[in-house]
Amino acid sequence: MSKAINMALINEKARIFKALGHPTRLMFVEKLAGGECCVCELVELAGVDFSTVSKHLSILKEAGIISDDKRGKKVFYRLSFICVTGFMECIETSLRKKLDTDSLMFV
Amino acid sequence: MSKAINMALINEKARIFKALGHPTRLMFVEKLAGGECCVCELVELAGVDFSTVSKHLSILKEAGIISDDKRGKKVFYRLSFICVTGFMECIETSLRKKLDTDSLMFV
DNA sequence: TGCTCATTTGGCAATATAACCAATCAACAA
DNA sequence: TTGTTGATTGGTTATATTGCCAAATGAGCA
Repeated sequence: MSKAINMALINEKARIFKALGHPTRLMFVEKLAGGECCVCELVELAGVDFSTVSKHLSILKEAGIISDDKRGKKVFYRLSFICVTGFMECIETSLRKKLDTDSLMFV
Repeated sequence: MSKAINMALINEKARIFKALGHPTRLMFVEKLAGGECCVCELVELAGVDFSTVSKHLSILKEAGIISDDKRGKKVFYRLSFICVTGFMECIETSLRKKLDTDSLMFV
């Protein structure tokens, strides 16, 4: 493997980060880390339009972070990218350390 | 700790992901993971304008991912967010698995 | 002081993203 | 078949991002 930069790989990785780089989508990922749920639940969680939720989900799916499964009239999504969980914990720990004087503490 | 969603925390996390969600910035982070370097080196690496590089760096800095250090006429940046490295390795592993039939292999 | 070099900032145009509404689709029920 | 529910797609508008150029800044040197 040469030292040359693999742009295809970089782009793919950036796409994953970009997909996670929106509060609503990140919220979905954290919710799905606790188990699959249907689109309707996520709509309620996010408090935005059905169409908006659907578009966010397709971005996460395109990036390979979640996968879907249609059962009956409902579509269920689940987390399919394990890496996220560990990273999220690490971020959370450093953020809490850094921000515990802020308004973050009355959660 | 209640189950209520901590939006401030979510937003902050999303900002980190968003900052990493651009090929050029991700390239910088990977480069800086191997040790600090000056803006001029990153300009050469990215092949874009000095001003563009500077703006990308300030986004990473705002997100708390990198920090800077002016020495003489040059400004040096270094990775200040350790979480990234482990996550990147995890992503890389799963991406390589998934994409090894693609054009990624003649790196 | 005045001059460079390395970097940042401001401004602009092109492009991308996000959210809404309306229309469509797919599965099931009546 | 027709209607209903859950979800996706298309279209539009507002906003954000990206990257360039030009101008400004700031540290060190003559």
